[in-house]
Amino acid sequence: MAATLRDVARHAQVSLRTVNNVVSGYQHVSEQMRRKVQAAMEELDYRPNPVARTLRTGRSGVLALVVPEIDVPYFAELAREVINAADEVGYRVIVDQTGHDHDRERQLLTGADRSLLFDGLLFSPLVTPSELRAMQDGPAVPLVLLGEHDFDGRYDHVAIDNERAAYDAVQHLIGLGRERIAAIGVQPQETYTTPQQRTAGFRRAMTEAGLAVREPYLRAAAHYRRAAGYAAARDLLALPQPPDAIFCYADLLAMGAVRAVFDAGLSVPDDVAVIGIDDIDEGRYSRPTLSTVSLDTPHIAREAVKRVADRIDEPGQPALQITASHTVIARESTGGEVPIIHS
Amino acid sequence: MAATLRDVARHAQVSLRTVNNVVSGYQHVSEQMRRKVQAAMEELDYRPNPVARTLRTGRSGVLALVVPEIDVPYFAELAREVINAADEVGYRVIVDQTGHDHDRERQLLTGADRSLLFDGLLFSPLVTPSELRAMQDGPAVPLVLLGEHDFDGRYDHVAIDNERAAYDAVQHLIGLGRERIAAIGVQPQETYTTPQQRTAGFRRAMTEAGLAVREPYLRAAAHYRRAAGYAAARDLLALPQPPDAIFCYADLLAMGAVRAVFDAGLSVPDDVAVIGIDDIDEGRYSRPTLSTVSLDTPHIAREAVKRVADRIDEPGQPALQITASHTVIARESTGGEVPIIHS
DNA sequence: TTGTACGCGTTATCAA
DNA sequence: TTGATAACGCGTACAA
Repeated sequence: MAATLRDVARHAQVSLRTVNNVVSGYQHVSEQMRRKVQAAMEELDYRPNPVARTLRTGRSGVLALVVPEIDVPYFAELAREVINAADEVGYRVIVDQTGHDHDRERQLLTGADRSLLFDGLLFSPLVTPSELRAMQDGPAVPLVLLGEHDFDGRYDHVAIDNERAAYDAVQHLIGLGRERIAAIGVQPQETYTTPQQRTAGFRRAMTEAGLAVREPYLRAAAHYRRAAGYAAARDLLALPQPPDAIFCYADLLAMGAVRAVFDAGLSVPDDVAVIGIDDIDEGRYSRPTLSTVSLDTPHIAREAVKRVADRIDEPGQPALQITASHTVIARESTGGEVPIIHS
Repeated sequence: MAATLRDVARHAQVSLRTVNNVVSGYQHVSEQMRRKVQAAMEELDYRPNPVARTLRTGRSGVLALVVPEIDVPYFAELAREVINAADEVGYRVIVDQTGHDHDRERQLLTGADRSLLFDGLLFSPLVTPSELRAMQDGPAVPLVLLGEHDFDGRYDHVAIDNERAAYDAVQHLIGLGRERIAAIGVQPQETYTTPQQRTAGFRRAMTEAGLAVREPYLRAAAHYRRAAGYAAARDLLALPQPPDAIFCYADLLAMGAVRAVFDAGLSVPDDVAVIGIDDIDEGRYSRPTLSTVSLDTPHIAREAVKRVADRIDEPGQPALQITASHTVIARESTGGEVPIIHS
């Protein structure tokens, strides 16, 4: 069915090598040859077989982006930016979803799953640091971690300063005069570093302001989706002394929390101010619009892609820790200015 | 670096064939041999090379899902379901994003882009029917269309009845007593079939109810994102006689439209009722919660995956047109019951 | 039951 | 500048 190099060579009455020279844009080919070969390729509708090429060269030109859940808006937006960034440097991206499956994550990292092929891995993990640390052989392919930060410097990563981001968010709430501040998204297990860092930032901001951190105000979330934010906020509001502000570790949690406040007959931000992290598009149109910590995801994506690409070309490089900037954006959910929505 | 079949054979002092028999789970291998080989594989940390395997067998076990924009929630939710459905039948999924690029779409369909490899294609297209129809050679790999419907039956597709879905949505608005009903998402060009079908359903519902379709009420949308919905609704509300209901061709448009109504100092649903299509999670938590037409995306995903898988195994089959069911869900944005949000 | 040899479609080496 | 040929790693027909 599909024409091969050999077919073209036969058809054009030249050697296989010559055809390949034309395909690969080799310099020293006579104009006459080139034309003859191109005519044959045209006629046979020749397309290089990427699998054979990959087998031979060991390069596929594909990066894998691995996220827990692709339908969580932040990950979807990240995927969009990664695809764009990769496109700029000549890579294609395949997106994979682990579904919070630690085994699946480990498989990808160790290369145990080689059903898919890629030259490098962009990994937004749930996997525990301890598991990553236990991977003494190192990852099977060049690896860049997204989001997670504190892996004793063994792997490349690009992330924001999570402790600082949380600190800044909480300070914004404190600046509003709020004192009973709760947090949603805390992870009691030590398996996740990002939530821990955010909790640390939360505690520091509270302590520095001389405010008490009440343990019942620290709520876990089974996952970072609206339903979990809703449930946690509902529980918070049912406390004898409900909070007057909630810091959510993800915008999606915040969206659920806002709805829960409303369903309890209260107002955001008058009764309860809410702030999240991620700056997803949804928060720019919701009622109220959502205050948040913005991450400059395009920048993160570009840095991460550049980093794997570099490492693919030069494997020996020492691990790099890239910290992306963040900005607190005050919108209606903390009584900020009504933003101008551009059409 | 990575061990090959041959390495394992040498190490275990057996033939290559025997190793392969063990790897592929062949029945007739003596227990002794198997153990010896497995020990060698363990020791050398052998992993089959999927590229070589694919080159040899012509099968990669990978399906490609192609969507215009992965960070549009409906596509992200679709991707999630497709990945899950594919997993159940032993396929992996790569997600690709065309970014509204018709050339890119054509490349994928015709196989001009063979930089990525997959056994089958799930395609949620923007490509014009005429372009698809012009593809006389047929697609390069088994293909299932998602969403688009009216392609003279040459290709498999699975979609809802778009005309009927629109009809049902508009009838719901009419049942509320609304009479000045607008639509957002109309595509004036004839390049997209889905919007056209929805417009047809809109017109039929209006006509059957004896209501006038006012042309200024039919608004285009450059893309199906919040910003476009916001802009279109803002323009509608600026008309001398603004609508009292808006039917949006996508939930995301509706989210933008709702915000525009609010920013105009009006209320949803009291002044303007709003309904969308897609039933994305966002609409279950927004204020107001969003009335919509729900699509049973998991079912669509399963059917589509099953269809490509079938066609991969048996290429000759006639094209199948699968119509998925839809349901109008009345929520707050059309004055429906306040839904119970389950935690 | 196990071993040998060839081919999948490229790219790369070595001569000519 | 071009031609012949080996190799990438695996799967399988055929033989033993």
